[in-house]
Amino acid sequence: MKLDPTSLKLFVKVAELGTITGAADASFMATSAVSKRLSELEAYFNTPLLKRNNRGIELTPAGSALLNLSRGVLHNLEDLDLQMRDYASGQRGIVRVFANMSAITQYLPQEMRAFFEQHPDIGVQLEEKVSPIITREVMNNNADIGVCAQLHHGYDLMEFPYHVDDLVLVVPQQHPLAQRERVFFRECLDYPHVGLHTASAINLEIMRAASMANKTLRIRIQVTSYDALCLMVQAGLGVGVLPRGAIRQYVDGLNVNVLSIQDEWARRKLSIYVKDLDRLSMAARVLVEHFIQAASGASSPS
Amino acid sequence: MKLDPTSLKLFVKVAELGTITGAADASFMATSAVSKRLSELEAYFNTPLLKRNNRGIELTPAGSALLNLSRGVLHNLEDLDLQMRDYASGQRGIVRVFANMSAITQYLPQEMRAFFEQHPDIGVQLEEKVSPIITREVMNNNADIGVCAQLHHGYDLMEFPYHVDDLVLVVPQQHPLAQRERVFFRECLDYPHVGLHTASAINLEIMRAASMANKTLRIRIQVTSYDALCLMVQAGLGVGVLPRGAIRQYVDGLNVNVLSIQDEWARRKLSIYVKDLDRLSMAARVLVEHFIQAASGASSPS
DNA sequence: CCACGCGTTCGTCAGTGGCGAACCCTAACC
DNA sequence: GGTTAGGGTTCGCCACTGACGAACGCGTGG
Repeated sequence: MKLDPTSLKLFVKVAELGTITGAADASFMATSAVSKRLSELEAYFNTPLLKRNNRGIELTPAGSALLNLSRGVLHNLEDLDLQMRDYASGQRGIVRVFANMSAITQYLPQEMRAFFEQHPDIGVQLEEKVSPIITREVMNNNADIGVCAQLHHGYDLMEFPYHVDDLVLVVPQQHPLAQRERVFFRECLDYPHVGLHTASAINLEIMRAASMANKTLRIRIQVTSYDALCLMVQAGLGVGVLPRGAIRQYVDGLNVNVLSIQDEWARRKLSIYVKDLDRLSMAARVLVEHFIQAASGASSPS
Repeated sequence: MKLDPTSLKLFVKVAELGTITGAADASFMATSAVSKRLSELEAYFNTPLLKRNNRGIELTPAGSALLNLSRGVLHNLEDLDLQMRDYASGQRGIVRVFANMSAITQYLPQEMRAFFEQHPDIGVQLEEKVSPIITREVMNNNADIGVCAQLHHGYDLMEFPYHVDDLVLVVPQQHPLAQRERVFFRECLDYPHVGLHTASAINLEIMRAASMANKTLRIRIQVTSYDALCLMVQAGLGVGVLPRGAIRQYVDGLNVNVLSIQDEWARRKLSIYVKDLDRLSMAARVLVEHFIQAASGASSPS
């Protein structure tokens, strides 16, 4: 027996109604068939999902977990169904751009403005994501263009150079390292850190660097944005690693210091990723060319 | 026939390998069985997914879409499987907090710092999401605590008051409205807007207000964060609506003006949402109580 | 023209999934 | 204490499904 949506659907229905008989009625099935399905689910997971009693059922903790996960899966399947239905009448008039925060805070506003001046009829839907997710989503056709840190992603994507984007250390002003201008990353590992999104490229980079230094990276709190991280650092919750250009906006008004990280991996570059230029819509292709042009025209960040 | 993961899995395998025979071999199945499954998928969706030729197959546009959607669904199922496997040995030592950007930029850093001073052993995973998604994810047990705009969400959640969070209009300094201190929202609708995430509470609010004013809301670009929006406004791409307190950090260093919005709906409040206090872990409950205490102790934002 | 590699259709058969019947258990009511 | 009601489980049965191998069709390359 394998996992199947019908069993999950029945399980959700049972959980919602509180009885196998009610779920059977609602699904126009015999109680015995539903009961059997649930037993098979429990056998599959090798864990009880329900507590049965003469008033119906209660979920076990594992059952509660399965309920939530099942809803996600079933929602996804419904989405798939819906999108495949709509696909026949689908159309493409908006360019979907996924960009990391570095690109957004430093370059995209000006470049988008210039782009819209030349192409007022093109729409752009811009979402901020972390770099590994950007490359994956471009690969999976959930975004037309990705703008993020250059990284080894293992996908079959076209890559174009964008801008330079070094990583720096942000520390509270009273921190022991605060008077330094430059630091090796291994020195930072003696202090607690404020971390970024588990999947972010920076997070992966500093975890790898910590591993190489044979030291533990102590992350007290994780946040999902650069400005939130700066605020946490200012509040004294730890130090943080961020791209220099991306935080230029924030640190002027904050009580934090910014230190250069001398490790080689901290010299970062941004890239533009697309699946295949020839398969992009005209709007997307024009936007990519605009970004490339803007990047090659600016020899250093302004 | 209904949608089933095995068929989707086979479809993905066929798409990846480029031939039905190759996918059959890789799946230890007969070519005829795979071929039949794919035909049934096409019948189910009532649309061709593959172009067959004597060298194998190519995906149709619908097939490409299904490939990506299937990967998502299958990934979700694998996740479910994994989490159900890990569930038996799962443990709860970290509090998952979803918060909107307003809460993060204004209150959470100080309050988290104070919290950690009292509870150094508790971990927090903080993710920034938009308000409607926060309530949904708390409801779905994907977050323990939600901190976001008070809104009518329709879920069975416990709610506690948090802070006040008025909405304001941000305009470029040369904008016709720039010299105003106060404005009614309907006046803003004469100009293009920079929009937020489609699902964000602010976006929904201004769309509703535009509808009430019988005017069109022209959104030239949509971004997913407040600072990105400020930068787009500064770049002249339009005006934007944001929470006053949340952007205090940014606007000092930018060439933009901030105007009060006089409509009633712009007087916003933040709330704390949990599923059921009694069912939270001790760590999560302690954190909720800390937030409530911090909110009732501060009569106005500082 | 032949060989090869691709895919499709069809008949067959073991396994699946849902049914109804029979049974068990517990709580509530008289 | 006995009866009723509502819950769930197990088992035998049967129609249907899903995978197989065989036979076939098609286009390309040698």
